[in-house]
Formats: sequence, C-alpha cells, structure tokens
Amino acid sequence: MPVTIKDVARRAGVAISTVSRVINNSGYVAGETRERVLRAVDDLKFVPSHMARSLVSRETKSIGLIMPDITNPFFPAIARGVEDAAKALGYTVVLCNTDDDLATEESYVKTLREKFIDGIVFVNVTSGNQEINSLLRDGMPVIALDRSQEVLEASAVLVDNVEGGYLATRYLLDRGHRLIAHISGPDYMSTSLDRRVGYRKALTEAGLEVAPGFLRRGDFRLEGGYREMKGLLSEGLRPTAVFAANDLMAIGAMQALEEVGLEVPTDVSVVGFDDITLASLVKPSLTTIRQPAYQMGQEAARLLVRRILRDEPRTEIILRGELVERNSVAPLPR
Amino acid sequence: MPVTIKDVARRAGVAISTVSRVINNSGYVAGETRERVLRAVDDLKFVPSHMARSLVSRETKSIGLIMPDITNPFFPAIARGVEDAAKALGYTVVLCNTDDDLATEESYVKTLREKFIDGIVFVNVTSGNQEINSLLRDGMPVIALDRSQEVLEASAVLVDNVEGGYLATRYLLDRGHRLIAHISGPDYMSTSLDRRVGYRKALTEAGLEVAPGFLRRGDFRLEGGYREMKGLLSEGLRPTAVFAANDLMAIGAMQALEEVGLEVPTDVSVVGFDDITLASLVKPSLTTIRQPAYQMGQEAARLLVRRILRDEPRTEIILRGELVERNSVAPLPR
DNA sequence: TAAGTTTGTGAAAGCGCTTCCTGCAGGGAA
DNA sequence: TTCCCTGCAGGAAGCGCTTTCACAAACTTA
Repeated sequence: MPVTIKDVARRAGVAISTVSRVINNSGYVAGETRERVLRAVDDLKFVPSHMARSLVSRETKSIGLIMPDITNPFFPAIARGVEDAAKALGYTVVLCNTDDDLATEESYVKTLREKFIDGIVFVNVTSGNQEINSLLRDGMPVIALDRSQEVLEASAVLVDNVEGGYLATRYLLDRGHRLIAHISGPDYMSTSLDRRVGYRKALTEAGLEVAPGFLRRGDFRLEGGYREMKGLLSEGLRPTAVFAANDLMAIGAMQALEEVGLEVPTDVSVVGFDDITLASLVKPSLTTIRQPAYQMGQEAARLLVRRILRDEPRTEIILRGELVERNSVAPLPR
Repeated sequence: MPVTIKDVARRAGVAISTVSRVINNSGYVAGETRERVLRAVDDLKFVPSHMARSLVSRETKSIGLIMPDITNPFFPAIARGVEDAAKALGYTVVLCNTDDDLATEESYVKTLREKFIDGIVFVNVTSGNQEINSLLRDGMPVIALDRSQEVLEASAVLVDNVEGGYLATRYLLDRGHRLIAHISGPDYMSTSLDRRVGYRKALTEAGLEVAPGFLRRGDFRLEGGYREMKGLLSEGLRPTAVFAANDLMAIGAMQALEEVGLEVPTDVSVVGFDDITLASLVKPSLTTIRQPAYQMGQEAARLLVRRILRDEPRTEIILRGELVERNSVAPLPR
C-alpha cells in the first residue's frame, strides 16, 4: 500500500538509485532527470521510509530523554527545551519517566539502546552511573543534565549549584539574618550536595557555623519541606530564615510555618531554588534562585546532537542560577 | 560492531531462521536446539535490531503524543499517564509540542506518519482535524484526548465537560450565588464550549439568565483570566462568583481580584476547572472540577494500543469530572 | 587523435531481520 | 509396504532504502 522508492522509479522511468540520489541530493543527476523524479515523488506523494533508511544509515534521528518524573514541576521546562532544540535539528524525542527507580532506568536504557535511538539525555540521574558509563563505552552519545561532573564520564550541562546555594544564603546574610536553616535534598544527588556546600560556604565566609539541628535532610518534595520545617520547629529551634534546596520544599516549609502561626516573611524568611512557575504564584511569592531550565534542556539537546554528528570530546556547559527577588524575605530588624 | 542474528546463528551452529524462531517463539524448534541458541544469545549479548524487525513487521512499537505544551501544568499528568500505560504495553512514546500551531502540528504529523510510529494520541487538538481525518483514512490508529466527539472520526477519551461546567455552576448556585460570571476558553476548543454549555444549563435550570457582560472570553492562560476579570470589574460589573473554565484562568482572576482589594472568597467566590497541582497551593486554595488527567492519559494509550493490535471500531471513553471543595467559595449570606 | 576527466545512469549488494517454501526424518494409519 | 501427517531445520526471498561499482557518453587537455 505505501508508495516506495521503487514506485517512484518506475513512474519516472529511472533506476532506484537515481531516485535515491535525487531525494538525498547526492551524486550526479541531470537537471531534466531530477525534474522528472521530483514530479513522480509529488504525484505519488512519496515519503521515504525512515525505517529502511535507518537500517542502512544506522541512525534514527531520535533521541531519548530519561528523567525522574515529568509531573514534577521542574522538569516540563527542561523537556520542552530538549524537544524544541531537538526538533530544530531534525530529531524527535522519546520520553522516559523513571521515578528515580534504578530498575526502570535500566529497562529504559535497554529498550533505547541499540534500537531506536541515536543518543540519550539523562536528567538528574540518581542511580546507576554504571548504566551510563557502560553506554559510553559502547559509544552511545550521552549527555547528563543537572548532575555533578565528577560522577560521570559523560558530557554534561549543569548549573553552578554551589554558587546558587551561596547566592541564596548570602542574600539572607546580607539582610541581617544569622540563624539560617537549610533544608537540603537527598544525599545521593549532587545538586543537593552542591547547594549545601554553597550554603556552608556563605556561612563560613560570614564567620558563622551551622547551628545544630539547622541542617535538615529533605527529599525535594513538598511534603519533605513541610516535614522538616515542622521538625525544626518542634525541636524548639527558631531560625529567622530558611533556605530550601528547591522551591517545592520551600513552599512546604511555608505551609508548615503558616500552620503554626508564623508569618512569612515577617517572622521567618524563606528562599527556594529552581523558580518553578509555582514560585511566583504562592503567597507570599517566593524569592528563589532561578535555574534556566528551558535553556538547560536546549543546550543538552544541542550538545547531544553535536556528539552524535561528529564525535566531540567530553564537554561541560555550566550555566548560572540567578536570584529572583520576591516577597518571601524580609530584612532582619537590627 | 553490533552483534547480529547472523553471529548468533554461526555461534549456535544453526540457520538464521532457526534463531529467529527461537527469539520469537514461533514455529517448531527442538528443545536442545533452543537451548543452544539461547546460550549463544546470552554469550554474545545479542539484542535484536528493532529497525530491521520494524522494516519487516511494519510496526515500531512506539506511539506519538501530540499536545500543545508540556509546560502547561495540565499536560504533564496526561503525558505521564500515556507514558506509563504505553510502557506497560511495550510501547515507547515520542513527545511533540505544537503550541496549538497548525503548521507545527502538521510538520509533526508528517514526521511521525508512515515513519516511526504505530499510532498517535492527539491531546486537545485545536486545529486541522483535516490532518487527523486524513491520517485515519490512511489507516493510522489515532486517539483524540479531551476533544469533542462530533468533530472527529477518531476514537476518543474525554471528560464530560458539559457536566463539569454544570457541576461548578450548580455548586455556586446552591450556595446562594446569583450573579455568576464565566470566563471561558477560546471558542475553537470544544472543551471550552462544553463547559460554557454546562454553565448556561445550570443557570437556565435555576431560572436565571446570563447577565450581559458576565460571559467573558479567555484563553485558558493565567493572563487571560487576569485580564477578563479586570475587564469585568472595570466595566463596573460586580459578580458575587466566577466560574473560570480552567484553573490557570481562575488563579489569574484571583490575582486580579486581590489587586483591586476584593477578597476571595468573602467578596467574590471563584471556581476553576482541571485541578492542577497549583490549585491546592494557591491562597485561598481553589475549589475546582477535577479532571482525571493521569487516568485520561492511561486510557488513551490503552485504547490506542488496542486499535493498533486489532482494528477495533471507533470507541469513546467518557470520564467524569468531580468537584473538589476547597476554600475559594463562600456561601452568599442571605 | 589519443588519453584522460567529468557527468550521468543503472545493476546489484547489503543493512538485519521475518517468513515462506522446501526437504528430511520418524511414526502412525491403511 | 505405501502413504501421509507431524516435528524440525535450512535456504532464500524480500522489507525499502543507501551505496558502491561499472560503464557510457560527453568534454578536456596536450
């Protein structure tokens, strides 16, 4: 049923190889012959089969995008960035949600591997760099997004999370805060670790120490922020400011504060990280470190395609977060 | 470099066709031979080439997901639902963002068509049912999600938007409101139209008419809700309640109300539609009609795969929205 | 004019599979 | 014994392309 290159060849009265030359603009074809072929293509509404083409050329013009969960508000912008850049370069993207689950990740890698895909963007991989390194060894182009460099041999796109953490904390310090708590993410995520390092750095620089109980371990989810804030408070601790390692936790913390009758920012200031849409919509709106998520996605896709096309050496693109001032921080009266 | 079926055959000392039979579990193979082949597969870490297989079988085990914008908070849940269900059935999904742009949509359809994909889920297509119907004619399995049935010949998954609109309006009516404005979506979207119908129906049933100026045309985006609410107010109109056709617009409307010093719900009650994550996080939290987005995605993917596997007749799955009571509605004192 | 060189085209191999066809045993039924 | 299934395996065609390779005509160059 579908019209093939053979049909076109017959219709145009030429050989298959000539048609191939025309549609790929390769080799010598006389002007008049080209016309004839093009007309036949048009008449027959011929669309070359990607599958057949891929079988020969060994490339599928599609890439995999492996991320924890598209439902988490930080990821759609990344996905969109990847998709847009990929599309512009002639690639389509296959979406994979792993829920941070190693087995799922592996199963996806297995599916994508050697099959449909020319390369893979890993977002925020928490697990199995084994996987990735093994892919790399097999020559599969791979980009890690938002994942600390030391861990992987892959090219990467990341924001400077240490600087981001520093910026956030510094901002609070500059406004007179001294009792600054930090709700961080899980320890196995470099983003979490790095932001914490930035937090510490800013404190140290100001000649302060992390007060006991002021460093909390969250989970990057709203509930975690809520829980840790509650925990902090219930231990009788009373920071004047909180820096949460992402917006979701910051918002959770704000909910906890509100529940116990503390007002943000009057009683406690809060700074987040990411600048998800939500951040500007909550009340008070959240001061945060903006990650250029869309741009990160774009850069990752572009870098990946460059690796696919010509085997570029390992590259690292480091973007910077920027502080977005809103209404969740008040200067401490002195 | 990659190991092929040929290598396996050589290693196992059998013919290629025998290997094929083993890995596909088809035809007769003696137990001992099967063992030998399996061992060779294992030793060589053979992974069948999807491309080659697809070329013969004419199926790729992947589906396209065409939606306006993954960045819009209503869509990630759908995407996740599609992805999860597809994965469970052995399919991968290709993500396509169209921004409601006809040209983009067409270009994606062209890319997916006859090429990589076994079927397509269209979410909320606003344009070019031409496209879709032409796909259908060519026998491409297509599912429309969240799109009114009359428009298309495709199978569809939808929520009863008329009922949803009715439920929302009725809820306000029951609380004594009589001056209920409606901010609807664009006219070319059936979801928008249907919700409006539900709104009208509830009013009519209560013996009321839509007051002039109370029916506003939004765009399903936050800004549209804000703008229309401002417009309403600036015309000197003063509804006691507003039903917005989606949460984003409801939140925009709330911002507008706040800006002019009107309090929600004390001065004006607001009801939204969708129940995006945001709805429970804004202040006051938003009373809304919940759409089972994740489930819709799942159903769509399952329906699509069923259509792909055996050519099912046109089907329609209608899900129901449910009212989620939160804090943006107050009863009108009588 | 002889010997390249450039231009244009077709035949055929092959990408890695599936599937159809063929053939060969062995074991009942006639 | 003859015939015909049934179980098993190999050969080969073919899916729709790309890409040599060979060849022929037309042009250069010396």
